[in-house]
Amino acid sequence: MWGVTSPTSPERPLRTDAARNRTAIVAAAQRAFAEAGLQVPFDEIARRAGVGEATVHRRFPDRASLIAAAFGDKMTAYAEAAAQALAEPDPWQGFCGYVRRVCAMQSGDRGFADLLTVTFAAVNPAVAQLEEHRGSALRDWLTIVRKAKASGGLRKDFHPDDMIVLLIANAGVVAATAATAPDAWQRHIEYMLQAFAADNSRPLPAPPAHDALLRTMRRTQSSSTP
Amino acid sequence: MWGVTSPTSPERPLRTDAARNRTAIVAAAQRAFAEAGLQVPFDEIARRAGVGEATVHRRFPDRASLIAAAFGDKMTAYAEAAAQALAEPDPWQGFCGYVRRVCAMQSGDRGFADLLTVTFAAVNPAVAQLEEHRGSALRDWLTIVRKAKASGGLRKDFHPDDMIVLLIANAGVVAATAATAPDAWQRHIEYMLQAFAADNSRPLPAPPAHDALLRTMRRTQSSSTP
DNA sequence: GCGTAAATGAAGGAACGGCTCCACTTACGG
DNA sequence: CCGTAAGTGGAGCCGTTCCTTCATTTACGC
Repeated sequence: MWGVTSPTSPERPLRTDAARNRTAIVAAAQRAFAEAGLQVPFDEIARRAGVGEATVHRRFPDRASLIAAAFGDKMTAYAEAAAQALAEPDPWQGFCGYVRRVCAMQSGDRGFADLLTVTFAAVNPAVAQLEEHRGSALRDWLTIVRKAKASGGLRKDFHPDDMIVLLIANAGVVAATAATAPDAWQRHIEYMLQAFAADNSRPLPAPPAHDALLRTMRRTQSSSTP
Repeated sequence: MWGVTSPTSPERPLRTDAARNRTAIVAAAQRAFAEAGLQVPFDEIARRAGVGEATVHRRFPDRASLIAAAFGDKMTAYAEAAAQALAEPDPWQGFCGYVRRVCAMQSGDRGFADLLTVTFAAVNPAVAQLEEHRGSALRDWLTIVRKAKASGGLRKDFHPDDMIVLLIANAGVVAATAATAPDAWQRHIEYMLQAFAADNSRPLPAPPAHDALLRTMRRTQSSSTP
C-alpha cells in the first residue's frame, strides 16, 4: 500500500497540490541525499521541501520508495554511461572512462555513492526499475570487461566483481573526504586503473565469491564510518 | 575531571571492585568495538561487561577516553609494526609488508579500522598517548616511503598521504564486507600495491593538500555507509 | 566488627528519528 | 457556489542513545 509512486501512475492521479508537494519532496530529497547520504532524517527532507513530515511519509512510506523516486534519473544516467562506454571504439579507453565517470558520479552525490553499494528488495515498481537499471549497467559492464581484456588493455585476471569492491572503497573515500578534500578520490582511482592495466600485472588473491558480494550489497543499514 | 584513566595512574588507586569492573569494561569495549565499530552504544558495552551504564560513564566520561583505553595495545602494535617494517632489509618488501599488515589489522577489528581514519583532540593522557603512537607510526612511515623510493621499488610520485586515503578506502571495504566477504580487502590492497610499484607507473592527479586530509581525519562523527 | 568514603545501577531526563492520528484546510466536479 | 473526498501538518507515541541523579551496597582502614 505504497500509494501513488509516480505522477504518471495508472492509479488515480494526485490532486494538483499533492502533485506539487510530491515534486518538491523529491527535489528536496535529491539535494539532501546528495549532501548527506542516504540516511538523512525525513524531517530534514520535509523541512527543505516546505511540507510536514507526515506528508513525506504519506507519499513515500519507506525510505526505499523515496530513494527510488529521488535517484530514478541518476540511475538511468548510470545505465546509459555503461551503454556509452560500450560504444567507445577503444575498449580499454571505454573501460577507464566508465570507471572514472561512475566514480565521479559518486563523488558528486553522497547518496548516489551509497546507492551503488546497496541493493533493495523490489517492494514497488519504482524500486524495481531502479534495480533494473542497475542490472542493465551490470550486463554492459560484463561486456566492457570482456572487450577490454580482448583488446589487451585490461589484465586477464581482472574480475568484474572487482568493480563492486572499488565502488565500496570509493564510497568510503568520498564520504570521508567530501567536505575537506573532495578530489581525493581521483588519485586513488587512477592508481587502481593503473593496477588494472595489463602491463606488468602480477598475481592477485582470488576474488570473493560473487554471492558474498551480493549479500554484502543487501546489508540494510549499518554504521561504519566514524 | 575524567577520573582515573589507567589502573597505574598516579591518582588515588581504584578500589578493587572498581578496578575489576574497569578491566571488564575495557575488555567488553575491545570486543564490541572490534565487532561493530567505534560507535557501539554504551549500553551494549555495559551489558557485555556486566555493569550498569552509569559505571561505564563514570570511568570513561566520553567516548574518546574509552576508545583510548580499549585501543592502547593495538596502537602500540601499530607503531611497532612501522618500526619493524623499517628494519626490514628490503625496503620495498618492508613497504608492502607494512601496508598489508596494517590493512589486516583493520580487517580484524572494525573499531581499529575506523580509528586509523580519525584523530582525536588529546583531552586526556590516554588519548594523548594514542595520538603519540599514531605520530610515531607516521614518522616511521615517512622513512619507509623514502627508503622504498630510493631502493627503486616504490614509484617516485607516491605521496605518503596516499596511505591515508588507502586506509579510508580499506576501512570502507572492511566495514561493508566484514560479515559477508571478510577477505575482499586483500585483493583490493594487492591491486593498490601493484599500482604503487615503480614499474610502468604513469602520471597521477596531484594528491590532496595534507591539511585537507588532516581535517578529514578530524571529522567527529558522520554516517556514510548505508 | 564497624564507620565511612567509594562504588554501584535502576530510574529518569533530554535529544533525536521514525511513524501515526486526526482535526482542519483545500481542490474540484457538479 | 458548495459538498465532499483528498490532502495537510501539528502533536504525540515509541524506541534508541547519551548522560545524570541518588538511594543503596560494598570495600577497607581502623
